[in-house]
Amino acid sequence: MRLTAKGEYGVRAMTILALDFRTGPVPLREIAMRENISYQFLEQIVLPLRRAGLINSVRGAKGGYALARPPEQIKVGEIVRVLEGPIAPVGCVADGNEESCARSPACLTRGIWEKLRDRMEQVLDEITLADVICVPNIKDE
Amino acid sequence: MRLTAKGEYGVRAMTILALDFRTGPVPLREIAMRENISYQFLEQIVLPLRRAGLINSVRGAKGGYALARPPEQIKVGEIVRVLEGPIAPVGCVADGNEESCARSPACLTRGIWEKLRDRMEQVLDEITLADVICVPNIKDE
DNA sequence: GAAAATGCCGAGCGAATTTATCGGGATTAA
DNA sequence: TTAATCCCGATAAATTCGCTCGGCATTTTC
Repeated sequence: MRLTAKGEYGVRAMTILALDFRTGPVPLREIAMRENISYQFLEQIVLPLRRAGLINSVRGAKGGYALARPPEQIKVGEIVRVLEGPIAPVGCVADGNEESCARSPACLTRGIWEKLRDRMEQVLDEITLADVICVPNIKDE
Repeated sequence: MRLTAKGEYGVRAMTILALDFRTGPVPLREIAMRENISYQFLEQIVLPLRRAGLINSVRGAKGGYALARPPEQIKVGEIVRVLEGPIAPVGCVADGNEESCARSPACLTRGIWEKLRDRMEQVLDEITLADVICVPNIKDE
């Protein structure tokens, strides 16, 4: 039930971009330094985020990356979905449910995973990058 | 953010044992057939469940496995923890937090993962095997 | 116009993890 | 005694993960 490093690093990188949202594009090298992440690995993470329209890039010297929308309008769930695929504890209840199993009509356990999936999505979609950089202690409930 | 097959199969196997709770021990071969799971793989799954005290075994002919406690007293969360380790989206907020990172005091993202972890545990610990076999349509909220 | 700083991107790769399979032993009912 | 079952360590195949490499494209700076 773990995120991969890709998802974790991605959220951390996006948090940096949220912090520096007003100060122009941030070069990847700098994010890698500040978050202690391999630069080349970070390249791979940032690519799908850009393609998904969550960030914009500026090429050339003085270039870098910046959030495509203000931090209040980017949910953590969006970032995670781009980097990890649909949020779901088992494949058969994933969003684009290609692999819906033949068992599903009679499957007693399906309900568990649907419920868990819904709660996971709920949490990740109610937290925006603004929440992450703003209120460090959002205590549960 | 997926369970491994081990966790998924384990919950399914335990569901079978819950259904047959009153009819004596169920042999592994039968569970494997009914759930279409590799018998030898299932052996590996059932071993830790027994060691954790969730099920009991009866050896020899007419033997098999049975829940160690009635279905109402076994939470899905317990099964998942035995087979998948602590329920947590990232290692640094896992229960036995060996790998607490040096970043943690200043870590802006930690709150996200703690909140997500708590919700995940909440869901899985509020569903018992009795719920799973009894009310097929527990609709969320 | 050259050089430096950046982003863009496909390919590959070693290690770990996952998902089994194998081969045998121990125990018990029929 | 035989068949059914659990017990269990070892290993193998497949997949995923977490990078690394190498090179090209674009833009600013000197």
